Amino acid sequence: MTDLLWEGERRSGRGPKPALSLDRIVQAAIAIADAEGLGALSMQRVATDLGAGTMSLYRYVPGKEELINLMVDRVVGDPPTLDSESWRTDLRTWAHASHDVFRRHPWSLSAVTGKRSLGPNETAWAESALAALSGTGLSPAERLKVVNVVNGQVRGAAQISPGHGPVLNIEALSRPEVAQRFPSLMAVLSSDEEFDMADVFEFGLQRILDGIDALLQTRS
Amino acid sequence: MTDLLWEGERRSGRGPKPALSLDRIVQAAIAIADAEGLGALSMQRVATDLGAGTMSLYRYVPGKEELINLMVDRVVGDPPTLDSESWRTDLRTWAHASHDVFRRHPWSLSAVTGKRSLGPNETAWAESALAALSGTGLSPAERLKVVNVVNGQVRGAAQISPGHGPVLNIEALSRPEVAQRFPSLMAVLSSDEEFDMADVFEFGLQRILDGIDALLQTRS
DNA sequence: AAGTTATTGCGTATGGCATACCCTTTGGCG
DNA sequence: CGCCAAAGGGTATGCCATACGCAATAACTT
Repeated sequence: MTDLLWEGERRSGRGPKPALSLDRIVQAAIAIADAEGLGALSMQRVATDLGAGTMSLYRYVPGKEELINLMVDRVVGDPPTLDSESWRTDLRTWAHASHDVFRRHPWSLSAVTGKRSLGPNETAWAESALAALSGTGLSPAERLKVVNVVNGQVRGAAQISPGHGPVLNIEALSRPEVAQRFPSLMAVLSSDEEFDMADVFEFGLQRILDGIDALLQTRS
Repeated sequence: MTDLLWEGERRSGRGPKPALSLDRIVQAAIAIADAEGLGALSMQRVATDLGAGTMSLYRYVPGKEELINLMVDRVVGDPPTLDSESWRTDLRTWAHASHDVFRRHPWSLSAVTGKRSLGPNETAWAESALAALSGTGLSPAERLKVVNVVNGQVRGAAQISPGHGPVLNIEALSRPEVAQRFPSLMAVLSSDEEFDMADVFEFGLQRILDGIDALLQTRS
């Protein structure tokens, strides 16, 4: 039944000594995805990197989908410790820590979109963000919604990070008859203002925290 | 040259009458993705549905990746008209319209994550959101950052929509020794409060708009 | 000590996939 | 009326996930 994610590897002593381990497989898979992206991840590739036959992997992992879930939960790791006594500081720490994960492992963003099962580490992250809001007087459902806004910002910022997100078609935009249809956009592009990606994230995060704060103010 | 997205179909009169068209192909592909998800989308499948040979598609589209870009830009369509005189109302309208697209075509969320090229429609959406902020006194870079926060919320909410996002492992969470590690989460799950998904989106959106408003207040 | 059996590694086979190549057919233009 | 650009699409290649089965292994049983 159930879940390698939650149960971990369980093998009873009978039979030959296993040459691999779930851990080694997951780690090798992560190394591939880190270096060459999810597109380069195949069972054959993982097996080759481990010096094993492709089908041997299936003695440890039921399939690729489950492997990716394991990779995500591994890469996500433990949530940061939040002990600042201030929900705002805690939530900010949480958001930055989560953002860091996506920056270090850009493939995880794609791995995390779509239907899938949450692992223990990811569940622990949810727990820690919710716990940070326990002193705020927000209702349980509100706390969840707050966590979701913050989480949206984390992923939103990760999604547009340079080299891993959408790019404007500069060639088309450089033709005047095209450019003229997007005046506000051109204004942004031609503004001299320096554009720091890290700041995109922090700016949005602060707006969100301000918005949450405003809600709390109306209640106190 | 380059981009079908921006140039559209161009074929010169010579040769046999084309049996298909870029439009019909994109539409058929969207129908498949809508009905069965991106996973069911293959060139062979699209061709079969159109009663054509697989390779014929390549007379119209350079490859699958470009096809998906075309699907996205088609599905995204024109941005809503924003004429309320209030940036807040406009941004809310924009956000809901965008959210609707993802609700109607859940596959588009995955299609939109990762490196890719923006089409004219998507660019027009960016333009329209930026234009809505023109009267606010925000700097060009700030306007872009604001749009990004809102966009993050749209996608964040779409990402957790039921049936298309992460699901908690209820089985694991129902074991006491596991549940006890996630007290705040359990509090949310066991709260009787009704939980409306549409409200997750609207709640977060309002917090964000409040936060933007707060910034504007400090400047006026 | 010998047999039993669960378990492992993994070769092979299957069926799907994107797409390169190339041949045949078509029909507007010269 | 013939030329040739462009369309249809069959075939081939090489990758992929994964089902199945077999031989080797080693703990447990007797």
